[in-house]
Amino acid sequence: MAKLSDLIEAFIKQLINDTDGTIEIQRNELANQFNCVPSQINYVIDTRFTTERGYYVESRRGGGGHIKIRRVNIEHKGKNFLMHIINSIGDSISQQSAYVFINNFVDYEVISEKEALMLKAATSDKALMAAPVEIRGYIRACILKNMLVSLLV
Amino acid sequence: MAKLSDLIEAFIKQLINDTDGTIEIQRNELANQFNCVPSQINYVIDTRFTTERGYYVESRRGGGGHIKIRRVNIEHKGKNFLMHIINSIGDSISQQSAYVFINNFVDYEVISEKEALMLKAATSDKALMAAPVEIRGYIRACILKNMLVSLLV
DNA sequence: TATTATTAAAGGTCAAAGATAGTCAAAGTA
DNA sequence: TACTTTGACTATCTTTGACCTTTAATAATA
Repeated sequence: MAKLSDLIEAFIKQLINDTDGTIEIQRNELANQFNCVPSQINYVIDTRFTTERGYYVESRRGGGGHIKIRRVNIEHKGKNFLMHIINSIGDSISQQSAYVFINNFVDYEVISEKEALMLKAATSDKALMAAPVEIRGYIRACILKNMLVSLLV
Repeated sequence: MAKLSDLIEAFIKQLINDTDGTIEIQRNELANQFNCVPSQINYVIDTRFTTERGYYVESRRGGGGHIKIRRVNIEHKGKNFLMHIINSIGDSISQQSAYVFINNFVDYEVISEKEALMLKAATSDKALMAAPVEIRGYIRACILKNMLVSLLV
């Protein structure tokens, strides 16, 4: 028996293919279709629809809540480059390293000056001041990847 | 009844667009149109048409009472407007509130869709996953302000 | 007529109930 | 060991309703 998570993954990918790259699902409904607990949907999303794999995920709780999954376009050569970078960023990264990446993107004309400014603003030590030093790098890496993927949308 | 509040919000915004920026509604009548309790109209107004988001709301009770919503005109002062918003953001903010702010910037054409997506990517719960829940709001507020300031450059 | 009391017609508040999604770690499996 | 499945508990957002306040219109009174 194929693993449930794989089936769910395939199902979601099919959905995305059937549309133009963006879908909106309801966690409970989907869990129901697959006869599994709702949190398994989170597991699938967390392990298969990551920024590293080129997906951008948003969600909302409460009445009318939903999970939105977008597959970004990585066909373009510049974009492909970004995808590689995203994959090469580890779980944690210093401000300095992040800035080096960002400056490189500008040099290679993958992003604009303005976008670079925004990226730096979001990943600076100053912006992350409220976070304990030990975890700043992790948060920064996550933010950086998320933003880069958003540029591919 | 999914996303009723969103429908009401959209309806009101449409009304505002159709006029010159000021509308006058009757709470009960509107609630009737949407088949909801009157207080839901308050909920929508309280969460989506606040001062910080660029709306000015007045109301009057009693016979002939009404709610007047005015969209603040910021055409001549995009940067001042941003500055004002930055100052109105507290030390901590939820993802939802941040997104409402961001969506409003787009409405007001203070930022582009692409910039909005970057802002959302950087301030989402997903991006801040690595941070303890208790301090996420603080980090988010800081990032948001920093990024907005970067847009002023 | 002018003033005051009453009533009806709005809108406001707040908290409980409902509807989703997220987290985390234990248990299961390959 | 690494990945998957479960479920109890948590966080967030929306909907609903009971009760409160304000104001205009009207009736009653001096």
